[in-house]
Amino acid sequence: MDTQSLQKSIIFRNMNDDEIDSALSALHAVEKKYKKDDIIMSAGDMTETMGLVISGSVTVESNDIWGNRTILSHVGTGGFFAETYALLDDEVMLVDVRANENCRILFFRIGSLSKLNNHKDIWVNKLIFNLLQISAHKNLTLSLRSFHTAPKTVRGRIMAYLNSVSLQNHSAEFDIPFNRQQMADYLSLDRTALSKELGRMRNEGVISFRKNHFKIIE
Amino acid sequence: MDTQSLQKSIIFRNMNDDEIDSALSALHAVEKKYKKDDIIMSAGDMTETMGLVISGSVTVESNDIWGNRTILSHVGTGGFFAETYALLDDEVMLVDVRANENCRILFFRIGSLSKLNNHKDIWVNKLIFNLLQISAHKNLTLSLRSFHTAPKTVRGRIMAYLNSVSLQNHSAEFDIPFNRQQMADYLSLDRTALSKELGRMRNEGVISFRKNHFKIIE
DNA sequence: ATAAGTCTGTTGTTTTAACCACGTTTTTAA
DNA sequence: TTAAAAACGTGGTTAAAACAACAGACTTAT
Repeated sequence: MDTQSLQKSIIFRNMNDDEIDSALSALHAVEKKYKKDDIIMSAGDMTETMGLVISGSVTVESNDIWGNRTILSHVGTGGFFAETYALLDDEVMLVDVRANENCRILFFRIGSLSKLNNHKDIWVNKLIFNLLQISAHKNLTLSLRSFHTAPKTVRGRIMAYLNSVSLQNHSAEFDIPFNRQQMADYLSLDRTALSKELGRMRNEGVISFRKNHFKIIE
Repeated sequence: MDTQSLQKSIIFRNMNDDEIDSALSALHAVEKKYKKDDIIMSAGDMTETMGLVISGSVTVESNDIWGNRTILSHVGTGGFFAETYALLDDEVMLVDVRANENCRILFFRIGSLSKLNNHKDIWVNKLIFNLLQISAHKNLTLSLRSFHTAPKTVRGRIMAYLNSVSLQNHSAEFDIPFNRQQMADYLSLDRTALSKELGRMRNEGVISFRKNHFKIIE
């Protein structure tokens, strides 16, 4: 991955080429490729590295022993994952990270950041500030899911979610990054119950959709 | 609030008295008092300040127009709130912060941190690093609630939650920071359904409890 | 082009949680 | 100390979601 495009990533925001180079080597940046449905990190792991999605996308999910999946978030190209666990020592991952499609990931070893951090190297300070932005944004993402799953009815959750995506896209017509099963797993719903309600909403003229493309009517 | 006890707070970890003083004045630290059930911050607000709970506790919650409440987290003494919204410009709060009991709050204006942050002042760099820890921990807290609310059954949620608290306390016997209604609002359940299931579990000998004191049996 | 596999929607059944009403206990304040 | 208010639990009813089984549409690879 070239410095050119890395400079655009939030994690290196406000850093010059030299600083980025320092960071890349100090953080042992490595790129890896994954195929759709590969598990990138597993619950139970302890990780010192965080991931940046260079191409493709991943999902962060929890899978219990009965095969129930809960999708906590979808991380698209340019997004980050596992930064929380990498930053905090001794925290065991509670989630799996799965390749949602073929993807390339750039890993950074930020677990040792507290050792690097003597508060003198400017690039370290800049990096930490950027990580803070990333972490804060991740907070919003996690809160958002709580809002999407807060309503007790199937329709309430669908509306909360679609409305939210619509606002983000500044449009009543948009794609969602999930298929039906994933959408159900994100909203903590049964897939068939979700399909049923979506059908009802279409009949009532509230929404229209085809696959993962949705339109909110009126 | 004296520097003595502030030094123990995570937000000033690894900072000496002078640095803490610089921080306190640069961040316009102010203490305020609230009575039980006072609204400290409201959904829709934009805030530049974050809060540190000096005494008492607060809840972070979402209240919809139909009067449904969802409790996202309980913040005890020594804990922080609103740091995410204070850090990120232009983000409107989606939640209310409410005094769970009479409490004292120390506010820090961290919204202007990016302006202060020239990467030269050591105290700023230390502070940012500490904020990163706080933010990462908040991430864990938010994820945790997703695990507690992931099960579709009342019992599943109760178990997920109690189990989690039990692990944190390293004991099968513990207090929870919620009354029944709050516990229901945290787990996204109807209060009476929660009471019913708790009763059933007590009959089955799985747990025992009295008010907010619980014990997991076996 | 075809076959296998995946994804989505439909119908019907069963389970379960929300909702409502009320009684009891506990807490608070006068 | 007592009255009022708040918190908690219980039973019954109803509405809704989970679950199961299946059919059709779409996708993928050969």
